[in-house]
Amino acid sequence: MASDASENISTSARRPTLATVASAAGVSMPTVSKVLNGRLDVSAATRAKVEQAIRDLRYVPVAGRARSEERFVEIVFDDLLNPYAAEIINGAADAGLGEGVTVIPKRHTGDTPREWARRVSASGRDGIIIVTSVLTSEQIARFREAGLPMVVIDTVNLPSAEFTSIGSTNFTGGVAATDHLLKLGHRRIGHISGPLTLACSVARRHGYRAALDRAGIYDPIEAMGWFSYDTGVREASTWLGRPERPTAIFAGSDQIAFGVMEAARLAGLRVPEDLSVVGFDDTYAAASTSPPLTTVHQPLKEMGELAVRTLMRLRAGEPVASHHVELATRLEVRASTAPVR
Amino acid sequence: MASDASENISTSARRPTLATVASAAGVSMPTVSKVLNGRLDVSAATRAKVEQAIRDLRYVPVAGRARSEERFVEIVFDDLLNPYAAEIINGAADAGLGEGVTVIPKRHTGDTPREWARRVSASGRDGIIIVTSVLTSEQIARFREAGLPMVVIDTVNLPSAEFTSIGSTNFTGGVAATDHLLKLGHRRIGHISGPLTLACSVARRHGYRAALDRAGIYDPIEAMGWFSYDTGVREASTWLGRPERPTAIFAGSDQIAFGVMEAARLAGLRVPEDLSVVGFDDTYAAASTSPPLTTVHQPLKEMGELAVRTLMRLRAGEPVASHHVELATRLEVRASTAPVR
DNA sequence: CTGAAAGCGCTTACAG
DNA sequence: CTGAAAGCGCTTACAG
Repeated sequence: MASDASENISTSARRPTLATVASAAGVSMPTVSKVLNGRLDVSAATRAKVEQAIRDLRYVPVAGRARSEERFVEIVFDDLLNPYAAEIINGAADAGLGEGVTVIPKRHTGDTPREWARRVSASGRDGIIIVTSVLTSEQIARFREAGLPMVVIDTVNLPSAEFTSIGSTNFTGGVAATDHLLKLGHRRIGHISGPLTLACSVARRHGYRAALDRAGIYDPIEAMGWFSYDTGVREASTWLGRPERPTAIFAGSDQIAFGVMEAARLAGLRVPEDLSVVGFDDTYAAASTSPPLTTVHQPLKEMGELAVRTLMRLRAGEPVASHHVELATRLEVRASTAPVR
Repeated sequence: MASDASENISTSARRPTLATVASAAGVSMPTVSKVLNGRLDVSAATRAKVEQAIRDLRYVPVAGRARSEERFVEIVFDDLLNPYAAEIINGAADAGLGEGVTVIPKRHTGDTPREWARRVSASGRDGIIIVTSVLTSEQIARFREAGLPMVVIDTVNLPSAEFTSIGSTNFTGGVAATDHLLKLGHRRIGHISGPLTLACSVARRHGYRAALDRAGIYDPIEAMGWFSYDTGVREASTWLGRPERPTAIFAGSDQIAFGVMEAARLAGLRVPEDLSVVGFDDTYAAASTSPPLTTVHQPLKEMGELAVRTLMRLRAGEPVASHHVELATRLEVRASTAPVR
């Protein structure tokens, strides 16, 4: 057993190096290096000795080329549990696989702009993707100073020319959702937005208004709140108690739509027989509600993919066609909408 | 402008090194190194020159200590879009922040066991967390050979003494779900399991049976399928068409429970007035259904946290108390259950 | 504050 | 197959 000697070494304060492993295994440093890198010109017996020493010493290579060739991209969310996050991470990780880039999701930790830029840059990241975060112009300047390529995935704000961003077609999505309800014969269609401080809420609301206008309906029924279940329950409940209640509601997000469905249940109304409901997002849960939710699909996975590709292009100094790209939303028709009665 | 000289250099084939940056900025290598590492003993003017050169050359440090101190843990899922994944990643990333470890989520790519072990080990990871994957004993042997610390998060299989794993209390959860329904006065309680090839399904089913037994009910109503919405719709629909239908259903997962709620709607039954429904998992969507779902909470976030901490302990050569730990499930009572009528 | 010199951990030809 | 020698990219004292 080599355990006696190796324990001596492993209990010493310093972490083991290639040299430590080499001497423990009774071979030269180049030989250990070859084993580590999967080279084939090492005999089986030697390889076994080296692997044993690596295990005994718990050796982990530290700054070799093997590691250094790897590229890292950090992708920052305000909230990793947001149902968006999973889909965006999925797309980014997929694209990363193709581009040879390792994607690291992080939650924004509340550093100051300078700390943040310094930390990310000092950790040797090849770029950073920021998701729907409130990005100050100071922060952007800091990343620029640090020479750090950056792409913003923003489904919320208006695009800025200061940085490269990826969004989705909110206005068009609002039109599509409302047109769908109009085509089903609905005339009293309510809309519950998310916060109107967010450009995406404004765009969706104006999509709704544009569709109504074209149909000759000039009295929109509008409410507003957070992108939350509770907002949907509260605002829809107000409407559903009235005699002239809407026969359909277009919600500014899936979470709001789920709340609207609950308000219908509490009011003793059935979806879609008594009330049609449309959401916005098409996150994982939308297909599994009862009834399954008709909603505007946001291509979150594709946005994650595009962000990684664009970032690698920026990093390589290649030009990007536009500082902002919007991917198309698409209406996903399920069972929560039906012809008006 | 330094652009002329720097362009010459940046268009050369080799990536820039510290030396390139130093000569472009007209300073020594140690000075560039100091700037890179955020040292304070550099004048503002010099720092600016160096930062400019770094930007011009798109210099990225490659194998310095700054990077090499960072520890990486890979966390592997069969499917990153699984609603589990977001919660586990969240917990792992949190614990990583505390332990100074960077967590990298990956989808299992279908490498052979040897390729997989070699790739992960060659990329200098400090350990690997595997989530509910089908882990062959060969794979375990490969990781062990590579000296790679490993922890398995497994809510599905029986624990093995061959490796360190983290699970949750499935049997107890099944008992709690069923007891809750019994306390509400239900006697005809159906149970729809996931695949009985998975130990977790068996444990939940036996929890259900144990609770019924204790209540003196010896004719369980049981069905089985995938952990899917469609399974819930299909199996519940069969039961709900019968005169002696169950008044409550305990589903083996939230997805199945969502399907059960849909089956109730299709049969013209109300939840919870005509049918109580309990799920298992308590993933993000469970609180947002209509009505909100009573379900057995699995501590997925905590499992992710514990996995990272345990992994770092293994890596440091510290002993772990047990090769398997189960975290407690807990019944989350919402509005999908009510007293029997 | 700045940089010449020594050093660290690892890899790459290449001779045997 | 194996390893002495040279080299790479970066950092760390430390003298000025």
